Amino acid sequence: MIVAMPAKPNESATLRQVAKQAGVHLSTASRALDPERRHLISRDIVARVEAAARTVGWRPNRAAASLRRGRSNAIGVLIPDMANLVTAQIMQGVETAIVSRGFFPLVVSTRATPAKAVVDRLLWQRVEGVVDASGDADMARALAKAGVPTVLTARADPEGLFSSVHADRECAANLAIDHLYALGHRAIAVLASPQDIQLSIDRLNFCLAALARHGLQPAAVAIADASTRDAGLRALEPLLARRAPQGPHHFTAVCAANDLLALGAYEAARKAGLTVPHDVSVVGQNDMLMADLVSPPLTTVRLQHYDMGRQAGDLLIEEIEARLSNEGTPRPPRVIVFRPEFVVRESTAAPSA
Amino acid sequence: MIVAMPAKPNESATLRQVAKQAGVHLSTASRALDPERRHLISRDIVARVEAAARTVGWRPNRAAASLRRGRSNAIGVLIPDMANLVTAQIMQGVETAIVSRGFFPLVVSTRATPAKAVVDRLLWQRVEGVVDASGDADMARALAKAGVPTVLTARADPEGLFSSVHADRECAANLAIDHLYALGHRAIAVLASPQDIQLSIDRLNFCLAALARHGLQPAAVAIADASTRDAGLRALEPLLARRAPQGPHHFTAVCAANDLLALGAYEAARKAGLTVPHDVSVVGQNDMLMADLVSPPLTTVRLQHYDMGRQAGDLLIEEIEARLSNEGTPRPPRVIVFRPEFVVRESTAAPSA
DNA sequence: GTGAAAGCGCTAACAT
DNA sequence: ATGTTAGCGCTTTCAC
Repeated sequence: MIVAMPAKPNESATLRQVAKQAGVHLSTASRALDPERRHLISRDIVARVEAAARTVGWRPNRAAASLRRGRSNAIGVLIPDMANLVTAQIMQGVETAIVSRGFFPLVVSTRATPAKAVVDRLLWQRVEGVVDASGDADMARALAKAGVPTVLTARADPEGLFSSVHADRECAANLAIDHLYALGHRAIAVLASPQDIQLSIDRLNFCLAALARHGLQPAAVAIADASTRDAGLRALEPLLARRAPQGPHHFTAVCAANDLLALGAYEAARKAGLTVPHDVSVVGQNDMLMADLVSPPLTTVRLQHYDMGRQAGDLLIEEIEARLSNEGTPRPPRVIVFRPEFVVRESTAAPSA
Repeated sequence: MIVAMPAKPNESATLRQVAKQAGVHLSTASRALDPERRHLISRDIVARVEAAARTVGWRPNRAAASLRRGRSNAIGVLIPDMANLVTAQIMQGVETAIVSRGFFPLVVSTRATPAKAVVDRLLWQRVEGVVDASGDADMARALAKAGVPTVLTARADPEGLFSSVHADRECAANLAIDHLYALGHRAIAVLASPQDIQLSIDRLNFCLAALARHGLQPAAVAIADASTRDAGLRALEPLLARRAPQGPHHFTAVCAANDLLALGAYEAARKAGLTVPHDVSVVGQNDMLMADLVSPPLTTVRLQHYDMGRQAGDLLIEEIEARLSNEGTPRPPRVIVFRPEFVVRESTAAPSA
């Protein structure tokens, strides 16, 4: 029995060779090998073609198929950087959603690259859609201008042009503040993230609103210049310094805009000789990876980043497919809102004095 | 003046349209637009073509170029999962290295997918090479069988077929043990990661060897069943339970195979009513993201994951290019070893009793 | 320095 | 149920 082996194991055989080996026409081979069109071909020919494909070592060639069908099957996934604990989860959710539907993620980190360059790269790759978790408003604008189907998630709010999936920010703020209030805290400091993206602005405003619902003013508001532990530390330190008991700036709890800032609050407290939660309670937001591993384990608002990523992926693919069928009619953007959960751990307690 | 606008902003113009607009031949336009061959074309024609490209809204089509040139410019990057703090850094390093050289990363998470399926996906994408940080030996084998240029990094050791970049594991172990020894510890427990990958086996053995150099036996060896905090906790708990002072299993320090396990040791200590580092010192390995943010900040061996990723990317591209020039002669795999640093934080101290 | 022509590997009308 | 044919958009000889 003669078995044809691929010349170079590296360079895959073409459909033409498969067809020759199987003794059928090129296009018959193409159909037999495509699960979507296999049914058009008789059982035994399919088997023959499959065997032939195996012996010559055939692998489909994406570039050729993409070119011919005008579809890349690529989805751009935009994240600020690869080493971000919250977008990592989103990314993973998106991957899960799209891979099962035959698409694949093209992950691009945006922090170090101007929006225009990122979008150019995506267009050159002919991505069929984008999940944007970059939080960058420029990016959203550039994407809109390019006309790529896009779903924003978790970190940015467009001008209403795109679908988006995000957490209920008002609810998140209420969860945190209500928890502190219920514990008996009345003097609460707010540690906000840089007010350069909508997410951060919303978090601060809803936090203030939640305080107001209880008839409270914030004991202090600090705005960090980055979402890092150090920035949180720097922002909170001066406030802690002038925290004279019963003074106007005294506070017994800190409501931080995200978990990294909350860790900054830990550090600031430690430096001021205070312990968490005995002297000061701290609540974060995100429930990022590791939030349960710090000490004390962080009480925080859990946002379902993985699920939001999945949902964003699903929604995006729906939109891509909708576009392919009803060409003319652009469908209105959809907004999906996730309800956050509250996770009580050990960084909060009743005020001590 | 007449300006041609793209029909659909979405579907990019083709070179043919650019050529028509510029009044030159298709192939002239192709040359004028390619930085590598621009010099073959006269100054003014280049300008004219570029202007035309801009007005018709032309974008190169990767699929077409790939098909024609037989090169995808894609590099597969294999990681166990997206939400892994150490491979995130490697991934970022790889991205930096390859994007500047005209390649782009195709990140695939391997934990949930059998090796064969992953490799199939990479071959169907016609990746030109792979950086494998999956740590999966099956993966390395499948890659070898497929004949894809591959560089292994940080997490796996092949049968010597591939180039690899990794940390000096012996040095890493010595750093950790020597530090504990210098502090005065003589009763040291070893908390190992699951012995299913070479990395873990090496870490354990070098750790034992380092102890032996000081004439020491480990006070105890615990092997966790995963590299997570919980697994570390579970593995260490029974040891801590029978840690009678002066008993045969007494120990004053734990040398953990990685930072997550070290956090498990924290938790085990806490549960046993011991404090770190007063009652028991803990040293980790990796210096993962957040290792400085836990409490107490973790003393650990820093591995340059970002730099290793960069190096792996560089090396891979070198190999790809070498293959393209000297077709026949396969070049021997190279091994690049990074020297770890030791980072002293607050989880280690002299033994108290 | 520029044009002509031939395909890369595949899919999808349109035959039969 | 299978074969024919015509490209997808680009790069690259080879001519001139």
